[in-house]
Amino acid sequence: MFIKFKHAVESTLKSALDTAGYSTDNLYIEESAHSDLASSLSFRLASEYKQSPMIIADTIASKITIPENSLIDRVEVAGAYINFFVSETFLNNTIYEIFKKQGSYGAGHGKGKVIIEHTSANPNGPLHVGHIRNSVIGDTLARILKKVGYEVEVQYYANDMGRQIAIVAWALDRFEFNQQKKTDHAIADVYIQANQELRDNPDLSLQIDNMMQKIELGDEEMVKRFDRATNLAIAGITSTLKRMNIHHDRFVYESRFVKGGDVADFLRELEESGLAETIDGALTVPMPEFDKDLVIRRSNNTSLYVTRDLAYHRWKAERCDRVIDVLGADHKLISSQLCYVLRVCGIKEPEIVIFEFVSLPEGSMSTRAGKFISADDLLDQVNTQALAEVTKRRPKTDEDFRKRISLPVGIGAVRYDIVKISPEKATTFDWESALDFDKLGAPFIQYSHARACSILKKTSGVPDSIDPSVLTGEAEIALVKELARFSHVTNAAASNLKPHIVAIYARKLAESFNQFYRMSPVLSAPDDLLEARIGLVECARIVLASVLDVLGIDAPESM
RNA sequence: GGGCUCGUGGCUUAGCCAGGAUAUAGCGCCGGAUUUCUAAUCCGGACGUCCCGGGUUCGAAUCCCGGCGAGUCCGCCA
Repeated sequence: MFIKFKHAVESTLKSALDTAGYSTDNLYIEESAHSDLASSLSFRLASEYKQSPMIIADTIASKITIPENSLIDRVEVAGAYINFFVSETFLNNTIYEIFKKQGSYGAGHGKGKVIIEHTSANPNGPLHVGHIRNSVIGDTLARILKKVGYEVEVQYYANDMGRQIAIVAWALDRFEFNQQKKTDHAIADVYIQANQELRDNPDLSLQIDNMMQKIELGDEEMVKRFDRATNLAIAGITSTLKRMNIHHDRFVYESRFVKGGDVADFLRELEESGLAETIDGALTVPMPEFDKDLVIRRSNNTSLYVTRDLAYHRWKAERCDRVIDVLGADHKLISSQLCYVLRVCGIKEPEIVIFEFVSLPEGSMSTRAGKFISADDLLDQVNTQALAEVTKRRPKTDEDFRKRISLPVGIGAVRYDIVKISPEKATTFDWESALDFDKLGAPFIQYSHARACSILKKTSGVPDSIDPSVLTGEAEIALVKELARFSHVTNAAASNLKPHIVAIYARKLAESFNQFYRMSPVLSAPDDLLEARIGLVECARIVLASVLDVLGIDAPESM
């Protein structure tokens, strides 16, 4: 409804501008603390028309006519600002729309198919607290895009033939594989040992080179060894992701682009078109925009990560309308080189979402060096802490209840803490903050939802529709206005690919609901207000559940 | 050395792309509200050179230039 209000403000302002004889290509409409929407365009017109901005604002405002039943209630001039306020119609329509659309309230006009790739961690160990920043951002984006109407396919691009996997495969023959451990953790153990060994005896790396050659040629024995390594790691990674409500529709193994000939085709086309040339025996794409050219085939004829990635991106581009990649900041250069090649080949480029690194207080993480905190460790500890928190707050409930509630509370807390931070901010992992349940995070939002459910459970039923016009309390109106912003937020998050704005909205919505809860008693409300307030609680419940769903966070009905 | 990103109260952070009204919120700190629809709540208070210096503008946290600091990348690794 907020979007419709904005459109109404735009057209109203535009026609007033025409009537007053001004013209501009930008209406400078912004959200404001002083009104529901404000325009500061009088300032801009002032120099052009050699008039005082206050006079311009007054002139424009005097030409504004608001039709009957408009979403705009009134217009006020404050200094040079023109302030617009929502009408009762706006508030009523918001409630009607939520009742009508229920869980699909907040959908947008996204059209077409999106392939979004996220996580895609190398299968050489478990996911760590850095990888899951990728997973949470990617999964939330996928949910946002679905919410606004896109058909979304989520992919994990699994590197099953790179040098690091060769090292894992080599390590599995050389070191003992711990059968007791979760498979991805056991893979990390042998991988770390292998890297130590390779550091101590650099000559051994010839064995790795040899394996790389064989896998490129499709040597059957070698394919088996690489597959075993990859599958053990991916199985563990998948189960960690499942714990966090994260699902991939498809795992795409990079080896398929070598086996299927896509890589060879792409290389041949690049060579024949003259876009790539052989330098020192290696096929290279000149990159005048960058400091450095890009090697796409080694002098020993093997392909590189970026070569396979090019084939993968062409494959994706042929299968959807938008390609989105969620990548760590270390991929900035290589991904822009990849885009450069795709661009000169006339292939649709991916939209790339970059997130900055998560480090430990003692420095950056490294799977190879064994310096990392695994996602499983984090989830275990957070769940333990969540159980303690539920026990502290609901001591009279049975253990079954406490365990059942602590799970979504813990997972929600982890997801929210990650997604609330803007991706371009580098972060340092901190146990104390990760295990802090007193701050305003997912549990705060889940709690608001549980409160709404609790009220509804005590009523004799939710009405099919209500008369919202009796909801005139300050907190009630503020809550309805917040509910009205939902689709505006999801659409903005989708078009800017910024999931954190949904997280911030969810917190604000929960705050609005809590204020309403405090100020407007529902069950003991006078008869003329009772039904309307129950209806408003139902609307809040619907939108709180929806926004939590978009964030991939479960919404318990009691906690 | 070059590229990219970040720098906002003690700590974490929104706003920056599309410049505007008292700079957002959380943690922590101080004080208040509970015979309740679940207090994982609500209300109030203290805490700021928006890294520094120039510039553009009627107006700069936001745009431009120059510094400083942090992270990251600059492999025929992935």
